[in-house]
Amino acid sequence: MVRHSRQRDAVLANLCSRYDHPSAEDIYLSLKPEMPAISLATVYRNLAQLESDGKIIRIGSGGTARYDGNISPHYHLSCLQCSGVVDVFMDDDCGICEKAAKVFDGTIISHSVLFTGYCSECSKKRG
Amino acid sequence: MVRHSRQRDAVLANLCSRYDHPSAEDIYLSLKPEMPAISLATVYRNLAQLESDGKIIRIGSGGTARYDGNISPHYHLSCLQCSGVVDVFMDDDCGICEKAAKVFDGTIISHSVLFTGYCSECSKKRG
DNA sequence: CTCGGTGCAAAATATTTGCACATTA
DNA sequence: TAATGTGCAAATATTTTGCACCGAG
Repeated sequence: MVRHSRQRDAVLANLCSRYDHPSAEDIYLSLKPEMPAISLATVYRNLAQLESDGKIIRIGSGGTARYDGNISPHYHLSCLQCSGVVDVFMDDDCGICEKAAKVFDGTIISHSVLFTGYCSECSKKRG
Repeated sequence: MVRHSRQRDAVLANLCSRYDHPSAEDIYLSLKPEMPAISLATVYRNLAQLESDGKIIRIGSGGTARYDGNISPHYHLSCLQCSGVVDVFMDDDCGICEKAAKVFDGTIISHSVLFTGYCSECSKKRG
């Protein structure tokens, strides 16, 4: 049985209100002012819970895990210059799961795509 | 200037000879018998070097990084049951980079796809 | 000979866990 | 009140770094 908790609500609300795909620590630091007693362990525990409930997405962008409160299907790009992760929305996902299902001898449930390159701002700076 | 080293050759050879997408420590343990003095730090340093040389691929499958010596374009699936990572070869990548380039206001260099589901063996076991 | 590479140990990160206490249903 | 959640500190990974020595070119 999953109960309500102020901390979990706060973690989810914080994540859904921002678009920078924060790490657990980013969220922790962001919540600290309004909730001084919250601990990093609680943030980790709640992120894991929310993820397994399908309410948030974990982006395994290499080292530190980052999270996304937007669970509508979309992809991400990890910027080689600023190390940020930005959204890539595609109207058409190319039916990639269906195509993979035809050639893969197992069960495909979902997929994630991580592009590598430069985000809009860094792209402009680089000319 | 990059020099030759027995250790780097061994790391690359080990990675290319297996298809289980090992972690740095897996490789370290696998090399230990034939090269008792090798250190885990050296494996990490060489994996980073080989990756930036484009000779191997790092798979950010969540927590621990895993590596792949097969640099031909292909995708991966992370098995929810056995936690293994297996290859998913697709003849047609759906032109996903091109499609993304049309809607994304930045620069896309490459992409990786990680499917989630059950590998062939675990799929069969689950019926 | 001169740098890059290595091994080792220690440091830096990132995440998880045990436990006593607080909180929710 | 029964069970889940929390805070704190300690334990676990996981990966990186400083440094003296080794080895390839």
